[in-house]
Amino acid sequence: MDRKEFSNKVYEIVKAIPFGKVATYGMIAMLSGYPRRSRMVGQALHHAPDSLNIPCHRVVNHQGRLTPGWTDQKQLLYNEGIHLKENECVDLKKYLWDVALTFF
DNA sequence: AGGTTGACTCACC
DNA sequence: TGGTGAGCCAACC
Repeated sequence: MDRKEFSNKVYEIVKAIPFGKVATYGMIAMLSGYPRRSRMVGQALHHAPDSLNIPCHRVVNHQGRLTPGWTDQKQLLYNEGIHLKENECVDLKKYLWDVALTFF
């Protein structure tokens, strides 16, 4: 049952995202040990229970695009000081989670 | 069992 | 970090 472990790791990693930073699905997938499973990260987060308090609003795609159909995420990111461009994209240059820095 | 879909990513414009 | 097309992997009919 690697699916359960995969989602478990995904949750751990997402919860490890620092305040005011964002991470990409591919990054999380790579850290969880499954580089090609970026889509599954999204699936796992979509199925993620709220009881885990997962900051899924800090997770965006590699373009800095927010989750489709979830308008509240924009507000949540604003609450963390993350400013979105008019095209609804996050400045990854500024807010992308530097994993090496965190694990340093 | 096989085609479709998606909270994705990369290569290339 | 503009837009498009192909590749990927698991979930869902």
